[in-house]
Amino acid sequence: MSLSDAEKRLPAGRKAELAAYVVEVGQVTVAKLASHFGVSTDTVRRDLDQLDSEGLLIRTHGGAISPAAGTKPDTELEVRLHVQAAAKEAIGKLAVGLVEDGAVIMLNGGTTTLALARHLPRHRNLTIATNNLRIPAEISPNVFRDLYIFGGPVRTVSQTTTGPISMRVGPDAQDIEVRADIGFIGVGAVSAQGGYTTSNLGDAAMMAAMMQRSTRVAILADSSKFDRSLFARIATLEAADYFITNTTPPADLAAALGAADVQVLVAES
Amino acid sequence: MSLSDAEKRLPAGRKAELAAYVVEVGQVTVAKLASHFGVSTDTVRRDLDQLDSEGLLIRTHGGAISPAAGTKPDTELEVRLHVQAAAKEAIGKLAVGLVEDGAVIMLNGGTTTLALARHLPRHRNLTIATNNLRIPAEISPNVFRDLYIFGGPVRTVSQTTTGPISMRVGPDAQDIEVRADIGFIGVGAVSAQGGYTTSNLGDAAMMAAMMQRSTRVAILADSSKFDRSLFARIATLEAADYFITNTTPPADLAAALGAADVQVLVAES
DNA sequence: CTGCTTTGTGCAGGTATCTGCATGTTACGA
DNA sequence: TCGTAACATGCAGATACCTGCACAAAGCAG
Repeated sequence: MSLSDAEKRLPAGRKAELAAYVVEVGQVTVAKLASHFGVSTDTVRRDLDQLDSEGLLIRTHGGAISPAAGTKPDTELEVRLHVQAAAKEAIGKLAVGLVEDGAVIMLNGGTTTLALARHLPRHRNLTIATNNLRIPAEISPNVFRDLYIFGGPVRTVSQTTTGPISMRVGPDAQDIEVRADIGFIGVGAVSAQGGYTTSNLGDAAMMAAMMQRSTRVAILADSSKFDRSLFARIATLEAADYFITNTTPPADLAAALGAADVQVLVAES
Repeated sequence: MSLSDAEKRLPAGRKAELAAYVVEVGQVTVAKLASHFGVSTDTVRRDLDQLDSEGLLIRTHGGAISPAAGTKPDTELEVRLHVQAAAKEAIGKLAVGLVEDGAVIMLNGGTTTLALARHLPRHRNLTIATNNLRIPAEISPNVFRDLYIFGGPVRTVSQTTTGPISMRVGPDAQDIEVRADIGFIGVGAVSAQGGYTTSNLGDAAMMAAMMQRSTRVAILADSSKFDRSLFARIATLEAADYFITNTTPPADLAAALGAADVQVLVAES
């Protein structure tokens, strides 16, 4: 499988392929790379040193390993759990006050709604429906009577599904429309003109469907989401009943929310 | 399941895998690690000392334990991940050999199939469908082209859904029947008379549906599942094409599997 | 076109690391 | 208390590494 010796390769091109090869197989020896690319072990060593300094791989004795090797699946989601963590905690704590025992609630994906789910342990007999794949692992079984996941294609980075909102209860049952008493929607951005937006079209469709099927809608957004607009519009400001955040919104946004008859709840940090 | 002697391994790569292995199984002996990785006990000791100084595991007399031991409020699932962990690892490793790049695979819930998913990093362009809510968090995004979760009611203890097997791709789309090249089914028990059984009716229905929709079916069962019968029958022995386990089944079961034209694959421990 | 510089490559030497074995010491269990 | 197993240390062979140097090819100035 070694490359044709007649075919002359540029050093830079070889290095790029070399890096890709390492990432592909995870770990590889210098000798293997040397025979594979038809160069001496010394050249491979120098290439690896350079690629290591560029962070494209990790140099080790005997060869190199992929930078992803060994690192736990510390997903992008895990990282996002830690940004604005205090704000999300406060928002979640305030939001659970809207939930009564026995209620039916919908939660979309995202770290803010995950924080909300963690604040539910005092509740009982809830019926919960969500597209957030992390919630079943985080929530206590004592809290709910039933927990439903909306199936469909998975977005890995957010650990959510993007499928339609419907449920079938048996192998041959037909679709059943579902409704909730209250829907909690963590959005990507909020602005007076743009309304509620997020960066992914599938997520936006899921959120909009949840909002349509909820008697009351609470938007969750920390202060970093203010006065920004992202790719996909979920709904205009009027679609929500509550707007839960951690700091008082800027004047223009607050005025627009007030005009849209949205009740703004500010969580004290 | 000693590693292939032909495959040269890097010290750093071995150490990374070693640390992952310790975390996986919770506790392990030096001798076990030595035979598992095909190096001397001295080398294992040195690796463990180094990993201990890096805080990746805790060195003990005779072996090492996971640093996470005792720190987590172990869910029932987390506990089950550690029982027969080595056996499940071996089974998973053997099972992935049946999967080709680009294949469509179905995985049911359970810790054995989760172990299988962890052994997939070398594969590419897979299409994966599962009711196991843990898989999206555990699997590398590089492995698959598409990943689907079957929606429905959640069983908290197993972190699975029990919904029907179908997919809808748009808000108003109709159900789409899905099929897989191969289905991997981790069962609760196997016996010559009872066939494949499990303890939960919903799970059994899900498994049976997956088996019907898979061109080939592989049953995964460690030795603790032999010659037992549980509440709900999934299928008779004939329904499977492969039976993957960690020890040779007892004579009566082996005979029954042979008579049912099931190929038995035993993973070396 | 010629000559120079720069870059890449391979080779040779000495040095460092990895690994397994041997030896003596320590810790655990009966 | 004793015996076994695990540990620590030292050593030697093998492998991989680093440094310096020589040579070839490409690029550039004149």
